[in-house]
Amino acid sequence: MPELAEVAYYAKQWDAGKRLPVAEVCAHEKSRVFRRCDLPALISGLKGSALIRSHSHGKQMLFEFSGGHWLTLHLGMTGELSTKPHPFSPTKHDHLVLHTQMIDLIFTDSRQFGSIQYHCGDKPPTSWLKLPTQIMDADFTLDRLRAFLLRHSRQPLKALLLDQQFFPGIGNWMADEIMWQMRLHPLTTAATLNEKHLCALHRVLRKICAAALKTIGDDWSDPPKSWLFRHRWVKGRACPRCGTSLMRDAVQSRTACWCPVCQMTAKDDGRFNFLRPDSKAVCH
DNA sequence: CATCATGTTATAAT
DNA sequence: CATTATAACATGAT
Repeated sequence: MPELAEVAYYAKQWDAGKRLPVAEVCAHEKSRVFRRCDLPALISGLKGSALIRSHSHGKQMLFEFSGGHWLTLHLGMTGELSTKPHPFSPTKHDHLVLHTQMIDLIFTDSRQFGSIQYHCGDKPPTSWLKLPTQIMDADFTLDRLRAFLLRHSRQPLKALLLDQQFFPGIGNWMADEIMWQMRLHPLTTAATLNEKHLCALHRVLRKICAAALKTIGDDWSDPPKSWLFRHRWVKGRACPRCGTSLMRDAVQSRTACWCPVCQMTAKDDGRFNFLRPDSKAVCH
C-alpha cells in the first residue's frame, strides 16, 4: 500500500510518542522484517531513549531517538505504523512495539516485506544520507530527467517510474496516475518522448506528488475525484475522463491500469516529434 | 483451490 | 561490466 504520501502519513503517526522515554522494546525476533537488523543492539540501544523527530524520504522513513539512536524503516507492501495507549498487547503481525509509560509505538506488517534497521551514532546512517534527490527538490531538474530517460530509452515509461533510485516514492498507483494524466499508454517507451512530453512529465510528477502529500500525506483524505486514483479499484472501473472501461494488464510483471481511449503511445501521437539529444522543441 | 496484491532484491540471463 | 528478466519472499483477500 505505501507510496510517497502514505509513507509520509505513517511517519507522522509515531509523533504522538515524541519525548517519551522507551521503557521496553518488544519484538518478534524471528520476523523477516529484522533480516538486516542487529535486534539485540536495537533493544538495548532504544531502552531509555526518546523519539525526537521523524523523517520520510520517498518510501523510506527515519526515526531519530535521543542519545544517537536511529531507526530506518521501510513498510514494504503491507507495513503500517500506529500508536495505542499503554499497555498494548502485540498480536501476530505486530513485529516491533516500543512501550512508553503513556503510549506504545507499533510497527505492523502482515507480509513482512517491510524492514527495520537500527543505527547508533551522532549522524544518520550513510544509507539515509545517500538517498537520491526527491522529486519535489529543486535539484530534480529537467536535465536530469532527460538524461535518465535517454539512458533507459528502450524501457516503458511506466516501468521506469517505479525506479526508486530516480523516482523515490513513486509506486504502482502513482505511476499509473502519472501515465493517465499524461494521456500516455503505459507501454510508451522513453525513446518516443519529445521535449514537450518531458516538460509535461516533470510538471505532472511534481503536481501529483504535491497533491498526494497534501491529501493522503496529511490526513489520509482522498486526492481529487478527477484522478484515476479514485476509480482504479472500484467495481465498474470507468475512466473519469471519458467513461471507457479501464484496462488492466502486466507491464514488466506489475499490474498497469489505463484507459484504452485516452492513453496512446507517443509515436502514434502525431502532434509530437521523438525525443532526441539535439531536440530543439521549446518547453512551455 | 488458484490468482492477485499500492515492493524490493538476489540470481540468472543477455 | 551494465542492463534486463525472473523468482522469491509471507500472508490475506477475492
